[in-house]
Amino acid sequence: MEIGPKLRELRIAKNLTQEELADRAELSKGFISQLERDLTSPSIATLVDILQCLGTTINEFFSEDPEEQVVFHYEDYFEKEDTELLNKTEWIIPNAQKNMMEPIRLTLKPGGSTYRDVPHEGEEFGYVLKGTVKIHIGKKVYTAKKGESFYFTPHSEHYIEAPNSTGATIIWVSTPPSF
DNA sequence: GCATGCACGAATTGGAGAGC
DNA sequence: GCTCTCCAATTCGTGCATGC
Repeated sequence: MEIGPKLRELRIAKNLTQEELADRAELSKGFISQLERDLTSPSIATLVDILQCLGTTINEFFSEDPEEQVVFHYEDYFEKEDTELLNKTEWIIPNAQKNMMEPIRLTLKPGGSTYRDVPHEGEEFGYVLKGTVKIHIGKKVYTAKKGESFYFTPHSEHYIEAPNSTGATIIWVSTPPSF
């Protein structure tokens, strides 16, 4: 990556000469000149000093400022249907495993269920959009119907099922173990 | 495995000089 | 005179070999 032109741009924006910047960063003016022409590369410590003098941080300096996707559309979704367990999982935020939250829309056919998840770190939250679900956490069973929500820490084996009479659709948000 | 010494390259300095 | 570039010299960091 060429940092020289970017450094020069920042220095000029601050109305500083190479000598003034060198004084502030406790470096030589010759070295600043070489840096701006990409004839040499600074150590991390030196770059941090220079950027401090230019009123910025190393994070901002190297940030490419990518456009963050905020709104996700149906075509962004990834879905998987399990004909054995009678459920359909839609990852409504793609690649969310790397985020702090992993939201999915889960549709359970009558008598359908999720797979039995082993205990893990993190937290689980759900909101029932349609129907009724039974939440199995260890040996306990909780019921939540349309408009209700549930929240638990998955320290025991857990899964969700829909009664034989009705199916259900829920929004399910879990946090990965690393969080 | 750890400490020491050595060699080498990269980082940095600071004076000299060129261009405007 | 100010700003910038060039370049030789110095300092620093790292990898490698050697000995304990």
